[in-house]
Amino acid sequence: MGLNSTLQAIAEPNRRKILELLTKRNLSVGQLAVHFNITLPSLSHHLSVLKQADLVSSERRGQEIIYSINLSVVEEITKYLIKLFKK
Amino acid sequence: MGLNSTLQAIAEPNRRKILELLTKRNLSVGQLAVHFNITLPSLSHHLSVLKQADLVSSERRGQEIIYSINLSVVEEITKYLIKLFKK
DNA sequence: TTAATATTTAGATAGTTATCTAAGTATCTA
DNA sequence: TAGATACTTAGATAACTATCTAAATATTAA
Repeated sequence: MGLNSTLQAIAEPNRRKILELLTKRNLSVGQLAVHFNITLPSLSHHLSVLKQADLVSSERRGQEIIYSINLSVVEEITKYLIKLFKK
Repeated sequence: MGLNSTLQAIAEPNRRKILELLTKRNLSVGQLAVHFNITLPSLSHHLSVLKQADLVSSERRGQEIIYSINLSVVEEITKYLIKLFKK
């Protein structure tokens, strides 16, 4: 939902770490969880923020939910910044 | 002071607007103020956040304080994002 | 259909922050 | 040096958010 929610989303370190992990491969919530020292509900909250910002997508596979990064939106922010510093 | 404070700084719309205005020309606080509907102390607060993130610099000129954008730091964020979405 | 596994939702709380008014500091001018 | 102008700092408050525990939902397996 726009540049604002995107930038707000990536302003949080745990959420950036999620994105960095998802650049390597798609991961379930449980697979993500082992990399963090926060509870599952907290992780779920961050995933929800990233999802609302359209930075990630999710898909259920059996009991698990697999998250993947939406690189086109990352690219969008990048373009905004490039525009900013090229003026 | 690092990527985190930089991203936190640009996550706020008024602060992005400040940066956008400063890409066109260096401006005093008063000159910036006419573009916003917040009080001078609030604007000053945002400038302070941007300054701590090293996104802007300031220099006194008589009674005025002139702010300028620090593009090298904007470029740093951009590089981080490019790296992120190129993986 | 009951139990186990995986994840989300609800509700509470503590910490952060954007905003304001009031007061302070710095510079210039008369 | 007194007053005006430009800006910042201090202190208070309301809104937001990251976190937690407890409970709910969805899927699979026994």
